[in-house]
Amino acid sequence: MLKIGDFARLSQVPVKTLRYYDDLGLITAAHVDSFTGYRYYSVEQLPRLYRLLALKDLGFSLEQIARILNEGITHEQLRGMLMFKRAEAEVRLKEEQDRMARIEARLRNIELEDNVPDYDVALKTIQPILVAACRIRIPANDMVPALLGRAFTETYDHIRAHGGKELEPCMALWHTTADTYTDEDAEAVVPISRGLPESDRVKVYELAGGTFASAVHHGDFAEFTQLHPALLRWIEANSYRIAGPSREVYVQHDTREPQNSVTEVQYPVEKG
Amino acid sequence: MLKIGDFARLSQVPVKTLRYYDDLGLITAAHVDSFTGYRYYSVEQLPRLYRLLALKDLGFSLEQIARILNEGITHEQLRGMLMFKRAEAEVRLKEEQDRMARIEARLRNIELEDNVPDYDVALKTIQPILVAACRIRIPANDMVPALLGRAFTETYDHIRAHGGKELEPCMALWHTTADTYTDEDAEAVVPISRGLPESDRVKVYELAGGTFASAVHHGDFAEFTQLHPALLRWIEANSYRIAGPSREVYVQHDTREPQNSVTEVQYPVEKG
DNA sequence: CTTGACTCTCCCGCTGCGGGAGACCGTAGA
DNA sequence: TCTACGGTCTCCCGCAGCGGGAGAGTCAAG
Repeated sequence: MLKIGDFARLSQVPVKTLRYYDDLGLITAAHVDSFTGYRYYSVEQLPRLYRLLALKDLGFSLEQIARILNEGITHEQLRGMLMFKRAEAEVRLKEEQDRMARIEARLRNIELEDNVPDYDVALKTIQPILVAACRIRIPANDMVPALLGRAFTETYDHIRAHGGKELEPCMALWHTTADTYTDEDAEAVVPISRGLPESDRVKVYELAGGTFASAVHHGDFAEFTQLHPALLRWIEANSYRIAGPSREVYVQHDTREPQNSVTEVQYPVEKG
Repeated sequence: MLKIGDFARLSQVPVKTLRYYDDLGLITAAHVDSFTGYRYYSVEQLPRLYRLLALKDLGFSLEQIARILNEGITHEQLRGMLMFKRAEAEVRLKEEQDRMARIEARLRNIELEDNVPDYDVALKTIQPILVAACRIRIPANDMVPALLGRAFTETYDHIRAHGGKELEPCMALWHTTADTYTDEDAEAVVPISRGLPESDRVKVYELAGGTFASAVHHGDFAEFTQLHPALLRWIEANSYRIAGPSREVYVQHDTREPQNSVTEVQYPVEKG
């Protein structure tokens, strides 16, 4: 019979841990002095303890180990649990690899450019919403504000003319890529609460949801175009694929105080 | 100004989490109504929140993020922290890979042999100890008990003859591999508390410590030889290398009750 | 008999929240 | 104007697997 300290030295498991396992009923002391409360272990309990450690090493929780050790598990069940654990380990492995890739990307990013406007990209899932939208062609880049503004006005007018109600926030969809500066294909989109009749210019449909890579800019409106390259780099670095038109969400926009405007750019992405 | 629920919907971060970040001073609500206690957020706080999420994704703890966000960190410092994080991620990555390998090995083990005596192998570090030891040659396998027994007797006699004191437990070192059955090279080793003179047959030295793969057998002494192949398979499967003679530690050994004997087999190993 | 090393049982703390209780608060419909 | 109902507030507990420490009792050697 060994005192807990001896058993701890023998097994290389801390005393605290042995007591914890005893409390959980994993490795119950072979004998407990009913007067002093001292735990006494037998060397014959070593195999069980090592089995516990081996299972812990494989990634099982103490609760699962308790079931395996106490309710003598069959061979086939153990195989099933191991395969499940393998799947879990694969997921964690992939997570770690992705994290590594993100860190690497960030480090490369820092080394490439000394100035770090460095927008932070988040992955988010967005629900589908009902919208009214007006799609337009913009021949030259300097006409974007005027033409897009007119498209929004047109859409808002249409909504009100049919007794609809617009929701916040409005957004622009870009069907041409960010490096297109002539003949751009854009869409002024306004979320609405319920269905409306369409017109020749203003369409009503459900804007698809899904997974989006998103980044937010706060401050002068003109600068936020840097968001697009930042997002594209992130998508590239994290091996996603662009799965549709990008969105510029005008979370807060006040033409009189442009330094307070907040814009979110979203790219729909798929793994791959 | 947004109520916490609106800000939560906008950012896709749960309300509970936002409150938690507020408590920690990570994302303090832009305004708190001093009467109702309601938190009001501004959309301009979105970039900070996304920066937080990005840093969390990279593996930083909230405490570290607090330092990065609040005490505006320099470019160079961030680079250092990222490289540190990369090192940490590499370690975790390797751990996961090792765990995967262990699970795979275990699964293969199960498929190979239907009977699962299945000893559980643990990695432990062992401290160097002072020993008295008698090394012998054993011509044939069936002479092991007799010759090894005589070597132990010789060693114990030597210790007592010089007024020394033996410690528990004694062990045998095997300088020939486990699949050697003729002309085996073994050593009866007894730990002692302090130095002794040597003799022609009994040597006194410090037995090296290090990392050992260890497994324990409880029960009939004859069966425990299965431990060796089990350990060798484990060492192979986990890509370790044997770094010296194996040890059989007689943790508990009673010739009158062999079913109660407990034996631990240890192989010194190195990574690689 | 005394010391010093062990051992016992609480209880708190860690991380990053989630769940729930009980009490306000705010707004839209009858 | 009253009344729902949903949003928000502040606690407090729980999680997994122990580690640290307090305060009290035990054991073995000198």
